[in-house]
Amino acid sequence: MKTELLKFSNRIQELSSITEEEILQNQDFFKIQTLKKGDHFLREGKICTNIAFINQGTFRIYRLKNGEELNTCFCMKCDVMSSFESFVNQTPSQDNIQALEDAEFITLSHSNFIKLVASNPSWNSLRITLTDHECVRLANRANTLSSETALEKYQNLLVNEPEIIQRISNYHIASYLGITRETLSRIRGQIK
Amino acid sequence: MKTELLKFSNRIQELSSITEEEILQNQDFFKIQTLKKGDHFLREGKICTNIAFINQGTFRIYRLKNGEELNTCFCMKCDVMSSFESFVNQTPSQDNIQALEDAEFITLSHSNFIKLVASNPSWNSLRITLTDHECVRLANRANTLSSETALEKYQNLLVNEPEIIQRISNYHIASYLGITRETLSRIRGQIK
DNA sequence: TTCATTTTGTGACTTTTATCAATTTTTAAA
DNA sequence: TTTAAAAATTGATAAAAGTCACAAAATGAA
Repeated sequence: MKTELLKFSNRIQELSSITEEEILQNQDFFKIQTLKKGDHFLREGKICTNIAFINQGTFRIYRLKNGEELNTCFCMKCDVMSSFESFVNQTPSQDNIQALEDAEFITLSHSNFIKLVASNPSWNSLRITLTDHECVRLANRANTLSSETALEKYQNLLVNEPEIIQRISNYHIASYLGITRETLSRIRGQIK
Repeated sequence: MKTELLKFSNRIQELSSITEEEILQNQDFFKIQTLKKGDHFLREGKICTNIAFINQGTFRIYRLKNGEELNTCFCMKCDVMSSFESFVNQTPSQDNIQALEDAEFITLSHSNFIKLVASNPSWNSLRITLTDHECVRLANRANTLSSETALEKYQNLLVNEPEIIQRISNYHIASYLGITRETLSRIRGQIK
């Protein structure tokens, strides 16, 4: 348990001024969890009661539209993962979150998260930093989706999120880019 | 000055537990400003040093891509407006912000904003609420842009942001939806 | 009101991307 | 290693949206 906690505390320390000691002091708040490839961390309609700090593995966040799965985000090693709106407001989520590889992560419940944020300025500032990052990520995503061609979107992904290209199948990348798998395949052929 | 401050304090009170007294106590932090239609609140390359609380008027936030103006957001009466990333990180902005009508708004500088957030839990919670709202707005925008047809995007705008349809010209709405003006015009014809 | 500017609308045509239907390649489980 | 399932590729065709050119309508300043 301690090694896993310390692993994730490295990441926390990059994002905030929270110390290893502060994490170990609140050890009971954190749970280490694992999921097998294909398992779900969250299903739509459920409230996202936990936020996860990923030690190992990748996830996709997707929602259904007309029976089709649309990927909206990929989360991997070192990312902090939740269904944002559902976690923050504790309302039912429209997101599904599924492990694409066997995964290990630390969870923190919403109520314990609130306690830490309220009692500890470092956790308050982490809470703010995480949300700021999410805003910037989403603004970039919206700009990409609103104005770029399929080719541009893929080329930008290559430059800006190469880990996604490396670890995620094109099958899942296509819907993340808002294009079909066939179009993505043709674009990839055209690039080489 | 006082009436304008109280006008904007109504909105602040909807979003947070900040009281009228707290605002009047920090009166020196706030400035009332006006802009004429067509004037810019922010130009790209500049740091967004102020956040604005809009009492009157509408604005568009846009960026240039290949010489073309792309609208990313419209702000109106009661909205809290900034170039998010630039304001938060005090880095040069890619956004331009222009008044589409004569406007009146209250500004708060970044340094004073930081002071208020650090010294007052209500301002801290307002800061968090504003950012949470921005995340939700951007997530919706990204989902719309990634998966909807031009018709669906316009119909959703009608339902979800009717104030935009009412107050903003189709000229500016088109690029906000990531479609051409001609396509928007044809869609509108087809709906009636 | 008049006149110039901006915005909206329309038609003809082009380009991009989606769709449908195979087929091949890759992956992973038995 | 074999084999079934999943993912990627390819071609033919259709649909959606973009582009270009111009006309009509609306707006706003003189």
